Amino acid sequence: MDAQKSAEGNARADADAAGNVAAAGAAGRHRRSEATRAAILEAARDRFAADGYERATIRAIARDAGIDPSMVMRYYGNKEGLFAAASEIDLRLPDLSGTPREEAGVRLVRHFLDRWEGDETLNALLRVSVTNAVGGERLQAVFRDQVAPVVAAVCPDPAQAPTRAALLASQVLGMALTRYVLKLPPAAALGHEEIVAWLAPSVQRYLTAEQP
Amino acid sequence: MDAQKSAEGNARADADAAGNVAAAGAAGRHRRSEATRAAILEAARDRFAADGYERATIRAIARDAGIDPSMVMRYYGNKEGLFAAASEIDLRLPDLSGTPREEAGVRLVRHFLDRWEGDETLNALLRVSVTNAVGGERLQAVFRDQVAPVVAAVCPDPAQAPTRAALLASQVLGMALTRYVLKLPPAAALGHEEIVAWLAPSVQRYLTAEQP
DNA sequence: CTTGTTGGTCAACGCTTGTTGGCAACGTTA
DNA sequence: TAACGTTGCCAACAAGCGTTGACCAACAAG
Repeated sequence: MDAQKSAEGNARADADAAGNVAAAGAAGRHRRSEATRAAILEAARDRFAADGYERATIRAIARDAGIDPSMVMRYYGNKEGLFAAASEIDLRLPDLSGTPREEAGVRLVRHFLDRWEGDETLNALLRVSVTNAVGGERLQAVFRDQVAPVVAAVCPDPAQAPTRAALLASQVLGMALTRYVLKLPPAAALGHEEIVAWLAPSVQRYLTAEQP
Repeated sequence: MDAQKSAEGNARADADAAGNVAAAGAAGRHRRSEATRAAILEAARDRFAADGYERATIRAIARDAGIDPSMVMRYYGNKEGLFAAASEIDLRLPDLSGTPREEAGVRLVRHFLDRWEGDETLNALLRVSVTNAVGGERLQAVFRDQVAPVVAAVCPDPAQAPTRAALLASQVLGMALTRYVLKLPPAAALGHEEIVAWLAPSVQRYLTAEQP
């Protein structure tokens, strides 16, 4: 019974994340709950991003969403299911195969900055990943499935893509950590283009330089 | 009463951290508890490093140390006091003023690597800092009080030291995050000297390059 | 031998957490 | 109108948490 309920919750959440907008009108049934589901997801992302996994309680998330905690359970099964639904991410990385190889660093750093500040999901995933195994695996999957392929297109030997993607991760996640999570004052004070100017050459080297 | 007890616990812990070895023999009283205190601190560091602040429970730490949870309270006042005692850190950064400026990057990256793998305290502080405010402030203080002064000695304009130290932090903490916390396979597989070869040029530039 | 201090255990407290099941209101369908 | 699935709230559960205070054994001081 538990598994069934949980599975149903996840399945619906997955459908939402996949951009299932038509479903509301397509099926002849009442789908009035879509707004509630979205409110829960948004509140969950904010809380996970601000507090991490353990301190982001279902009660607090429900309060933010303006509904009862039991609704969260009905829609997402359990806390892990909620996090799984709230942390689905598409980095929307640009295709770099059509642009000059030397611009890869600048474009990627700028893209990561924009992405990070326009979507609480990334912060949530980063904060949670540090203390929660499921989050860690998901973040790992992001770099394996989304970042590494893009890196493979610009680096000398595609076989080195995972390693170079990890080096990219170390610098990009490190800046996200110091700036958005730890909020070191000097890191938080930097402007976008300052960060790009400092970090891009490093990233560029991690992607395209010959093995040192 | 709480404050008094807590203060006492911290005071003793501080004395320990300052390397108070002579006290055991100097004072004529029995200081049989020093071993227990040390066992608690070691267990606490391991647990904080492995689980983060919330999931590292006092009960689990006490179990690891082989004593009763209430002992932790008596010696360190409360959980925050325990963490404060367990996360005191001296990076023991080398003095770079006597060495060639171009070696700063290599020496610092190598030093951070050695330090991180030889002491669970650093991992504990990093993991905790992501979800705990006190931890975050302490990590911030480390870079302000220990890293920035060393950076000031090698960078062109000492006024830029905080910013350059933050850039250094973004790369060094980023590597620690991907390698020791998230354990991205490609990052965990790198050898010491490989990491030095990749990261040192970046760090070197953050420290000594003209503003980009 | 008594007395006081120290190192330590034990059982319990109040609180918060994730999670569950019952029940009421509403809109749809027949 | 009657039946029904959906949406939602409420009250409660068991478990785990940090924390507390009473109590006990060992040992040094008088």
